[in-house]
Amino acid sequence: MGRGKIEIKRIENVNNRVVTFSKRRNGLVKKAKEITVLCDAKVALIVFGSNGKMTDYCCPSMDLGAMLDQYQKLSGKKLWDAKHENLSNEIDRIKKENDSLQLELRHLKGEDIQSLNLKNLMAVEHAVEHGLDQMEFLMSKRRNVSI
Amino acid sequence: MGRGKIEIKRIENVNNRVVTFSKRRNGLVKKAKEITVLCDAKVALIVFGSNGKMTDYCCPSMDLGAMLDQYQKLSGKKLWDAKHENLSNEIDRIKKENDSLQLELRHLKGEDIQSLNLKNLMAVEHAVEHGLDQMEFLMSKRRNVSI
DNA sequence: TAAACTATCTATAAGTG
DNA sequence: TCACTTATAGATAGTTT
Repeated sequence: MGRGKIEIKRIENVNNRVVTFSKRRNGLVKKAKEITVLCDAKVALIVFGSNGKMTDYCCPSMDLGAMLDQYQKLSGKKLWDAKHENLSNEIDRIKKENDSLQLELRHLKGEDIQSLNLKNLMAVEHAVEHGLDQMEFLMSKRRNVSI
Repeated sequence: MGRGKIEIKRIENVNNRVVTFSKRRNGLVKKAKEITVLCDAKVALIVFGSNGKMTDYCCPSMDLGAMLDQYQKLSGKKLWDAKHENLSNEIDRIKKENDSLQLELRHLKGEDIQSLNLKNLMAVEHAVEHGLDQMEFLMSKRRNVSI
């Protein structure tokens, strides 16, 4: 679209490439805005130039986050859902660990022990008795020091 | 660009709007591809028509996820980072709860009790003694049943 | 309903200051 | 390097099949 036809392949001359990028990027954003208005479309556009600079456009009727949520739903592709899933799984894992710690704690305090069989009950009892010994020992040691 | 000039405002005739959408969407994607090749640019484009259908284009050199990571870095806008932060915070919270449960558990077992002051030590001892009573009671009850 | 056509408009490649 | 110009390629609005 200009004084001469060009092939669609990388423009080797850096200057031309940068100039063309700037022009075409503006054109692209303009087109994106136009289709948004003309056709009631939702458009999100992100462009990075080889200089690293970014340009973006998002239709006013929907923010980029919402667009991407929709994108994930319609395309089935995961963007952040995968990352979220990992974190959620970790939360589940820790919560379970937490629950089992809480239960063990209750057992040591003599709560909810009806569900324990004899073997487990004796193990808990043993742990507690051992703990008690440690406490008695520590307290007697402290008494001796303070005398 | 056509038989007549048009104003850039919503096309009221549904049929024209849909046809124009289809044409311009194709044009937009074509332009996106062209600038990608010509200028070494990275482009991501998502378009939703009013019919709900989606079209997307992403340059071959970078996937959409990477583009969006970069977008977040350069723009400072949060897309999923905010959600991640919430989940991460919850993980931290649960982990701390977990740690304190673990510590309490060790205390009840007579471990790490040097750090306890007398008051806390006695509280732990009391809890354990009470627990032990419960266990003894349960075991004697079970013995009576089995006789 | 949709695909092709084509006259016209728009974008832009190359040129200029 | 920039902004501006201009000739031309490309996009597309309205029409036809």
